[in-house]
Amino acid sequence: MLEFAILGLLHEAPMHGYVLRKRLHDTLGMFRTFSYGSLYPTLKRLQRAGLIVEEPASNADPEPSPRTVPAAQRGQSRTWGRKARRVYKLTAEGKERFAEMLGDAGPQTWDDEGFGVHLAFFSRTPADVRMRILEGRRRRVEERREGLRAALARAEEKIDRYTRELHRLGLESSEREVRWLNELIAHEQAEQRGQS
Amino acid sequence: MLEFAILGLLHEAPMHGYVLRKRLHDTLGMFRTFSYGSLYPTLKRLQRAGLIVEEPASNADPEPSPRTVPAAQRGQSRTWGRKARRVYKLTAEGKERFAEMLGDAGPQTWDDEGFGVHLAFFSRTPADVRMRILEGRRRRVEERREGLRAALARAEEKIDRYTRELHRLGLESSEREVRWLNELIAHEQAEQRGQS
DNA sequence: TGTCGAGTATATCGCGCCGATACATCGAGC
DNA sequence: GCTCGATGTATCGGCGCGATATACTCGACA
Repeated sequence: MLEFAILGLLHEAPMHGYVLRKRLHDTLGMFRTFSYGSLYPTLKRLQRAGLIVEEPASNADPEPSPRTVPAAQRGQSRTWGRKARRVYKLTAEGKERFAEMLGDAGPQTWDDEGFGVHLAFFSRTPADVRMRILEGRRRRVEERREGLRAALARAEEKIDRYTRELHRLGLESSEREVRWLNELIAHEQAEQRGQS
Repeated sequence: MLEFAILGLLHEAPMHGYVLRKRLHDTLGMFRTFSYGSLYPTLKRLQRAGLIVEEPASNADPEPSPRTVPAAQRGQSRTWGRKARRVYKLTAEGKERFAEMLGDAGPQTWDDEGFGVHLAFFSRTPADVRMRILEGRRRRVEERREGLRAALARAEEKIDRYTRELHRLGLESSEREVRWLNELIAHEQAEQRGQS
């Protein structure tokens, strides 16, 4: 999942870990937040796999405060102030890999961890795959909803008050999400009719 | 988290992994589901730590289909049909440990993974701790809500349609959870006033 | 009669991700 | 002059997951 997100974001522009994490944070809308403890190791893994490469220095960085560039004190480690940034960019293999992943509509794209991430890259996802993901997610949430309905129905009196409250919140939120999904699906269908 | 849940459930009665997982599944109301891949290793860990012990055989199991008990074909492995069950029960240390954990109200009790589990054992949680957890959770969800509000407010036009939808769903669900938490908190306060 | 699938039951492996922690620098406010 | 918060990268231990293997029972359907 993190791999997918990183590849997707690097598609826009080369970035270093810190910014990547920021962008992750606000595009994913708190549906999922990745920590540095996974980000940096993953970046290394992707580099080893040849999906991304570290950009060579690139002085003339307009980003940081435009003064005080104490001139690199070490060979190629581009530390112009702060600690050495590692800016990564996609390779051809990386782009290819992301394209492959965009075509996937398996179970991992429906569940809580994966769905939000995939939705964040939906405008680059093929329309038919979008549909399959949306429908898979709906099926999943409907199952959850039915499970909770059943739990609330049976032994209405018996269960612990707090557990019942938990179930209630879960049920409401499943119902809400199903409605939300239905709207999205309807919109997709309308768009497809419009384009055919 | 799994450790906490296991200890809590074993408080009711000795159980083996399979049942434990079932109980986990429906008391947690799909807020969190643990897989066997974590359950069995955790059980072993808890056993090594001396928090639980394996119950010795206990023939006269009334549970399984009451016929065809082919008489143990191996020393002490109680396989009376199905595969050998391992029934675990709490030790004194295990009970103590669970009591300690019930007193905790740290960050892990507020976040998505932990909150549901702790709520499931709320009736055994001291009232003041309950309050601190509920308030911590509220603070957490409010932050999330504000973050999403801000994201939706700025650049209303600029952001990707799907990302915006994601934010909208997240915002709605945070708002609803805050309301839900407020009700729970109000109820707690009323109860405390009633008992003082 | 046969077998086939679903439910019961335990176990292991690799690996993704997290929280804690460490280290290092810069700019702003006090 | 000092500390605090943001910027920035990195590692470690450990939790939990999905996939997979193994093995037995029972009812269904052919």
